Amino acid sequence: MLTLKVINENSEEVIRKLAKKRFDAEEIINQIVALDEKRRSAQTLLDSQLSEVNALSRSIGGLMKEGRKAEAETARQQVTELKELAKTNEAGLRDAEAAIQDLLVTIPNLPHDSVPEGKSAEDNLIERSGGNMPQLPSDALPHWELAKKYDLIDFELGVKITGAGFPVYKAKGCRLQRALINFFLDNAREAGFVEIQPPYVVNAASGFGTGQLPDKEGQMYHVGLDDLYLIPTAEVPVTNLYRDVILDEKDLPVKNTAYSACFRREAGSYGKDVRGLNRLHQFDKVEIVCIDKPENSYQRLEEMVRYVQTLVEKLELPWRILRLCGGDMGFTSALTFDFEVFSAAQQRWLEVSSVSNFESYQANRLKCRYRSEDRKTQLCHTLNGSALALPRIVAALLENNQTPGGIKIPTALVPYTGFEMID
RNA sequence: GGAGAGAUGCUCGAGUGGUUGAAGAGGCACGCCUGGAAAGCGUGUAUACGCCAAAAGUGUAUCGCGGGUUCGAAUCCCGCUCUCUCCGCCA
Repeated sequence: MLTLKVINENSEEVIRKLAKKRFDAEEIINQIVALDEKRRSAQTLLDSQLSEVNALSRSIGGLMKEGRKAEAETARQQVTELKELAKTNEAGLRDAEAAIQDLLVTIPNLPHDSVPEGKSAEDNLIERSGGNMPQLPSDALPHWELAKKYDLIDFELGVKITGAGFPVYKAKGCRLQRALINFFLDNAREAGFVEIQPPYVVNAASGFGTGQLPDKEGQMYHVGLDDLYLIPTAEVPVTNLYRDVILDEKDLPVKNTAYSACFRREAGSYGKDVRGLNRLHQFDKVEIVCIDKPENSYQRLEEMVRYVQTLVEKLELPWRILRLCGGDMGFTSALTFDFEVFSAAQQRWLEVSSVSNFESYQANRLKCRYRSEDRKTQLCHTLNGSALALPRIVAALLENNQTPGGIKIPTALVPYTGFEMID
């Protein structure tokens, strides 16, 4: 969430920038500014009341010792009266704080100046692209047919034991999954990311820290008995490692990577978008997370984007990078680049990665700060990206590499799969 | 799951009602000392919010978390969470 400081000191700028995200902030910002004035005056009053209470209370001890009972009794009564006043005042203060908090969490992050105007995915800018478009025969099969033909993935079995969106991988399908996971993790390690194996369920505080709660709880699976949430991405547990932490400047940048299964309820999707591997309730992903000083975060973002690019290149997939427009960006992001690969039999671009700089928006929720050399603490910037999500990569690999003799595995992946062809 | 013990600052550790944001030790930073280092000596070393134009300063809150008793709580009471020990179960 945005800091009160930014909202108070630059309210005009905040309103102007949020318009790019198609968010009309004027009324809500004015409410917050007014509430904050109320909060501050209540705080000032409360502090002085409590200060007096403390002084009187201390004096009572002395008076009692000296046997000045009547004076002690007077002081005691004064304290009682003051505390009564302080109590109502404090209630007002807490109300104002809670109201501010409730409003703050409804305001999205400010988009970076380089974010293009636009209202939907059609307005995203193609940053750059690469790879060769495969030329498939007209009878080329979509990946769900290929998965069946070579017995790699069984969607019906998944429906039987769990439900739609929970595929069962089999034989070489499993080995391809494990190969991709290891391929991604090894590449990440070589690029300087330290691997984490996080829990797959998190508590509510973690969900709040990365922004899934309070608004998007419907998108996560909830384990009611224990009040825990299945993670929608490893971003949640990994970023929350740094919740309520003050890092030393010398610890920055933090660069972590983690493989995890990801669970998303994705209520409301249907049709061809969800066919086969295109959209699942459970899928595998390797995530990269960075935490850095504000002045370095955009350089870090560029580095992460370059890194993800090397992955799609090694996998020999046709790719493109989109700079998301204001209307298509996530709630918590300041700047997002999406990676898409072309799935040749479906004739569609599929999103396989999203790399974002959240600036201090997540860090403010997380209270993730760092101490600079002059002993000052300030909020870090957090970034993350998929590197990569498996299902759509698998879809594109199967479709683009199909031949009459089977599906050809990209050279870079063969050491991981242990086979060159799926046949 | 059952029984017991505990949770204090960067770390260890004292503290059972009255200037205790918190003794003492260690660590760390800076200074002095030294040819250099060690030792020694000195100083400093939490976070959040408020007041102040800002710094300096100052007020408030915080001794796992939340509530209560009291004029006053790290200290007493209640609830919760977590950790440790023993037992049970178990990949």
